[in-house]
Amino acid sequence: MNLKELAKELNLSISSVSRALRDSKEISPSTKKIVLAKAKELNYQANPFASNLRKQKSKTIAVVIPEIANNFFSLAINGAESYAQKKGYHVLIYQTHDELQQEISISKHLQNGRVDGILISLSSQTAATDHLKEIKTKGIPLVFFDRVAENINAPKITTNDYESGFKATEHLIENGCKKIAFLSISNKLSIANKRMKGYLDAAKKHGIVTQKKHLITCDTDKEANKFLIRKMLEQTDRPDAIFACVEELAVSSYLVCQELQLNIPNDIKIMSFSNLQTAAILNPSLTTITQPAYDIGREAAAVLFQLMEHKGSATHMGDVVLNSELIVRNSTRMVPHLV
Amino acid sequence: MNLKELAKELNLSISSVSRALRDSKEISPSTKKIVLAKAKELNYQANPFASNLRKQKSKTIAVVIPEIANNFFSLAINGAESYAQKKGYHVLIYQTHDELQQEISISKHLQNGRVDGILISLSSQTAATDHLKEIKTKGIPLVFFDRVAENINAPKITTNDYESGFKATEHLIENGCKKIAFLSISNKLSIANKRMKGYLDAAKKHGIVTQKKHLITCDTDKEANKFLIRKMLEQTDRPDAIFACVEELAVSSYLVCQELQLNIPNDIKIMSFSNLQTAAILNPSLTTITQPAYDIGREAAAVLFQLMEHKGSATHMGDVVLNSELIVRNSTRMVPHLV
DNA sequence: CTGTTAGCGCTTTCAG
DNA sequence: CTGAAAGCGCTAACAG
Repeated sequence: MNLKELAKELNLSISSVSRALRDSKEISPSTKKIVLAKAKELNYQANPFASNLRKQKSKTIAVVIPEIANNFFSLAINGAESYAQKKGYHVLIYQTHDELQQEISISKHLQNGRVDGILISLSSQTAATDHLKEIKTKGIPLVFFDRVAENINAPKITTNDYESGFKATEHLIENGCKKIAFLSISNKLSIANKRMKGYLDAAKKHGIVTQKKHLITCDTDKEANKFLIRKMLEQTDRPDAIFACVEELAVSSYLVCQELQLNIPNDIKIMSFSNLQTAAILNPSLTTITQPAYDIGREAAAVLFQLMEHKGSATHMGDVVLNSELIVRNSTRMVPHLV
Repeated sequence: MNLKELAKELNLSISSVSRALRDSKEISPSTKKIVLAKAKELNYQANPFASNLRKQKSKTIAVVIPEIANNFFSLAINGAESYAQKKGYHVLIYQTHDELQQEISISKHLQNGRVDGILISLSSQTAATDHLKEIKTKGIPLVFFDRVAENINAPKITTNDYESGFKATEHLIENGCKKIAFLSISNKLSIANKRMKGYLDAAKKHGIVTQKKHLITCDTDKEANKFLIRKMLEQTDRPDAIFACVEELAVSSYLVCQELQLNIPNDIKIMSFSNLQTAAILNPSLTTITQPAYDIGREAAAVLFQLMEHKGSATHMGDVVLNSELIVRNSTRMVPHLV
């Protein structure tokens, strides 16, 4: 069932039918009604590729993320998808699995007009960003969220990573911690570096000396990470707290602590950036910094749509920084307060 | 940059260039090499819509799920996306938010050829399935996973829900539970009903009388669910165990138990279908039935690709049933054993 | 208000 | 082995 057949059924020209369906004001209300009725009756659906081809628009955006099975990213996609769906847009998902090569390959494949815009959160390996510049050069609207490329002039939706890292570290210090280890996911990602900077500055402010050996840069191999964490915890002057840059590293830390029969939070405290509200609920001793993941995804989509609508105009879209929450829990109460 | 310009650069006809790029055997190796080189040099990328239009294929699949920010579904999508990406396919994501109307609307929108195949897990409201039959009628390959429509003749990828429900209930009984409540998500979904059947049969086998008031059908409103659970737990003969059909209901149960100051697992045990391995790790007293979510997604994609490849052939694709794991944890050890 | 027509960029007969 | 040409289904400029 295509326009031609539909037009024949209606004894109208193809273009009139097309216009009627697109609710053009050049068409009389009466014929519009007839056309719409017939279209519904025959269950007509426009071929999206024909119209995409003709209009050079796809009503589709891509979301490129390291991993979908991750509480932060799945919440962010939820926000972005919900927003896009409301706008009548389609959402393509691509996972890089934290591999730069995948990210590059996906970036290349998205340059052919398949999507009208791209939402991206970088892989932890990403240092060079030529593939992202290419996208910008091609004029495809691009918005970063969370794991952003600082050297690229595109909107970035992030949370207050430095401040959160600072406050979280202070929280640990105020609770008596003197030797706080920091687990990073990458020395390339700005979020990781900002969080670490916050940690370092808070330590310095409180006259605490941070030791090199308590500063670990992990990667995506969970076993390797656990090995590094275990090695650190087995030393004689082990840290009295671990501050994990991302949830997954907190989990690895928990596992190692269990293995080593360390009591949490008596022997050692664990603080983490985490969206794992469920786990936090199940284990009230878990204090977390929780990012507004859904809002980040939603906001990123909103900014992307602005960009797509104003494409060509010189308007510079501003960056957006949302606030994380430091959620302090204990067995009896839960005290959320803004960082 | 399109074929026409590329052809001009090469002093070749459009069709020859097209053929060369598609590695047709009608083209001499030498010209192929030249064409490929030039294409790479000029960074040529075929317009996907033009070729989709021409070939009536999109190299795209849709994944329709209730909610992306859900441990089970995000893992399943991971499996499906990874498989599709390896096959060079694109993945569109649609969330129904457990609303039938959304599911219907999405189903309609997917009938226009935008995708070559659909992977779907039903909303908890879905009873009537005309919208899904329509998809089948249109000849679009369709595969169900987890939340399947039993009355539709399409491949279904599920886990052994009845057996898991049975074994899990037996496990509770063997651990001394005598009044086990069951929380369902829907009386429409076959997974929920099968799990409940397993629960009922296990109770019967062990001579345990299941009370109506301990059998709650919840919905998607978390607060309403908590209200129902609280009401049940406040009664004098409260259950000594809760068997939650899905993770989210287990979380709600935990929260209510916390409010009521009930000790888990001494006052009451909680058993749940859950993929929240992290939570389980953090709280070792949590015993779960864990579905192989990644594998389900992957397998669903694999079956869908078979269907798409053999489209038109009469081959009937079989259903696949994977096994869940009953993971019993306590503070010192973790004993996984197959259900 | 409606119809005719020229493509969007690609693939694929059909001719050479 | 290569080229010319038709057309996938739609939209939009142009003509009435």
